[in-house]
Amino acid sequence: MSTPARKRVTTHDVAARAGVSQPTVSLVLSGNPRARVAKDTRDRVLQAARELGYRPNLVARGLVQQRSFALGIVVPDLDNPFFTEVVSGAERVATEAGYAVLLGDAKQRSVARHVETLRARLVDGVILDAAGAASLPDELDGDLNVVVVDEPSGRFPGIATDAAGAGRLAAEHLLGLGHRDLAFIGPASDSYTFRQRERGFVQALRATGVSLPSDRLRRAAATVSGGQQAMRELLAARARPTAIFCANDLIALGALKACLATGVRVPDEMSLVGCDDIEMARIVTPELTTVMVPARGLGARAARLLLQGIEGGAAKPMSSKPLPVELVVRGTTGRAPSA
Amino acid sequence: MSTPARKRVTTHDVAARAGVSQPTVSLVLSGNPRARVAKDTRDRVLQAARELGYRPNLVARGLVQQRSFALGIVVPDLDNPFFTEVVSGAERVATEAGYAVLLGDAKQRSVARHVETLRARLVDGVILDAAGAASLPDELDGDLNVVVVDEPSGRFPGIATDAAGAGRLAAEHLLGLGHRDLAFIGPASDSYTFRQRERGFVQALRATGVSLPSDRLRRAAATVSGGQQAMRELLAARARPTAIFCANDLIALGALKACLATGVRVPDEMSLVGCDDIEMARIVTPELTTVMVPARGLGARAARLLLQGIEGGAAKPMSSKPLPVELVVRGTTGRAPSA
DNA sequence: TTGTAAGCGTTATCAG
DNA sequence: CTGATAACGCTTACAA
Repeated sequence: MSTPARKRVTTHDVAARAGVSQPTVSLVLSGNPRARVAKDTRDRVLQAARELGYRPNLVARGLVQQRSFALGIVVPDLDNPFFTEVVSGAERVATEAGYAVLLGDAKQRSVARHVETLRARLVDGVILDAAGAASLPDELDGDLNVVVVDEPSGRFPGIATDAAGAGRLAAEHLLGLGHRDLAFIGPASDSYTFRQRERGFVQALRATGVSLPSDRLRRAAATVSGGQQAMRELLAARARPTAIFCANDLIALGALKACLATGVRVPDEMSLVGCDDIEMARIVTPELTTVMVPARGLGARAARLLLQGIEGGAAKPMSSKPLPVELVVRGTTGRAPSA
Repeated sequence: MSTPARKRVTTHDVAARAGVSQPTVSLVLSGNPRARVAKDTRDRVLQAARELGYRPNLVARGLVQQRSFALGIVVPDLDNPFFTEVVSGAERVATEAGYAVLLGDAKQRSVARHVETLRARLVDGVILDAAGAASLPDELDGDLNVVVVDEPSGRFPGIATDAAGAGRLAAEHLLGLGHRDLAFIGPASDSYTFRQRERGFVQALRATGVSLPSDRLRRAAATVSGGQQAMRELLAARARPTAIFCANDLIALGALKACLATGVRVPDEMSLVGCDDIEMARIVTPELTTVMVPARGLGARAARLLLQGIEGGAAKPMSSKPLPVELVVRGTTGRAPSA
């Protein structure tokens, strides 16, 4: 019997009840700070709104303001835990700031198409990975707020990580443990991040006079099975390395799996270092030594950067300097076998 | 110099260019099948639209149609891989159907608040977990399209899994391997799914005349560390079980970790069965024996159910019968020690 | 300080 | 078959 209002209540309804005009209601309710409204009327409006259970219609607001108070985030692969962490971080700051998050996975539909529908929905900005950003037509360069995660981009502001530093940390750690027979497993992708991780690793080795023969540089998909496969090849070779840096944790976990399957003792016979520090790194036994890349922080920072570009108005957001990475020593690395 | 149109082109612009009225443009471009438009004018409109690079404004459409062609999905915890898989599945079918996905994590903001802003955005429907759905005020029962994942709900249609069956499968598997000293680790939560998994397990045991003493029923948070902790307690007891069913994979992975850390050989001394079959189950060594729950399928089915409720119009969507689960035998289970 | 008028870009309802 | 005309619910000038 107490069916209050089957139809949505609008600012008109509130206005009628409060005995004021509809725009006045809007003025009060939109929280506009510079809304100079008499305290008396404001109170009447607020009370009427409460009584009627008024809920603003963000779509209507979006139409007039030409924005939706929503951020889009399109990731290359939702199944990659690294990206789900990025999403998680971005979601947090977005919702805290009162923005909604529109999620897209580029596995099904191209980034460009995702971005197109996001624009049709008047999102205020979009978070993309570098490859996704690169695939965008340049028409919308000025038109759309874009922030790129994990790699610097000339076109858009972004928030990256110290990828070369990650490689360097891994190298220094392994060298410090006495390893000289080293290897690297990583994708052949043109991804800046992976390339830099590799380069940082190789250069740090070289700086110490340790070289990486080409057969110690294995190409593999950045997945568990990729790492597994590459590790098997490495183990089959006549001379095995004693330590390996993997371009990301998934690869390293695959490598670890291959070792354990073959009876190669980790870390006694083989040391393994991953990169990213996804949750899984702490679940395997032994726990994976890795270079922590703050994925959630990346997502959070990206969202903040975007919001700043949106709300800051004037000052265009700048790519801040790369987020620092950090070596996390766990159970897959140990001293080099005394041979 | 070829800056085409700094301002968004609207149906008006297209109309002007095509020499027709604006509503005619809408008629043509909205793809309305029952739009009876002369082929000639239709072509003119389409061409004008193409030339101007017209992009529909979904927000404007949303305002007039009182819907946004978007689905909301609010999960209790984006960091739980089970839910990210659900999200992934839902995202796929939603975008395939031309719907956007608004993502919310209930860790920061309550489900009710998430749903409130989703409604303000005129989402066409919302996917929730059972606990989230239960927390909703009943005012909007008729008002909002809700689908519940993973647990049946009296209030809303949903798509569940055969949770009791999962427990039964685990029990039968372990009994078949000759185990009689069994244990269960699971949360004390009032979650229907967890309760049913436990119940299915216990009842299947009882049916075979095997009982589960109360000290073999450990309560633990449904996380890795929860499982780890519970396993440690179980190992510390005077008489150890020979096999354990864990309410989900995270717990099982924690249990496995505790075993490996203590030098308890899996599966020789201890058999472990998880539930869900998240990716991580295949990454650890030995690989986790588990009961596969189609998380991605759950998300996909939920989205389809929602779309059906939205577009079907007439026929209210029904909760279909629980999705079947499946035992996946891997490396953490083996024959009971001959004692 | 508040009300009036206009308009955001669509779709929907009608005449013609 | 097509063109006016009117919403949709809100924000933003501008007047009063």
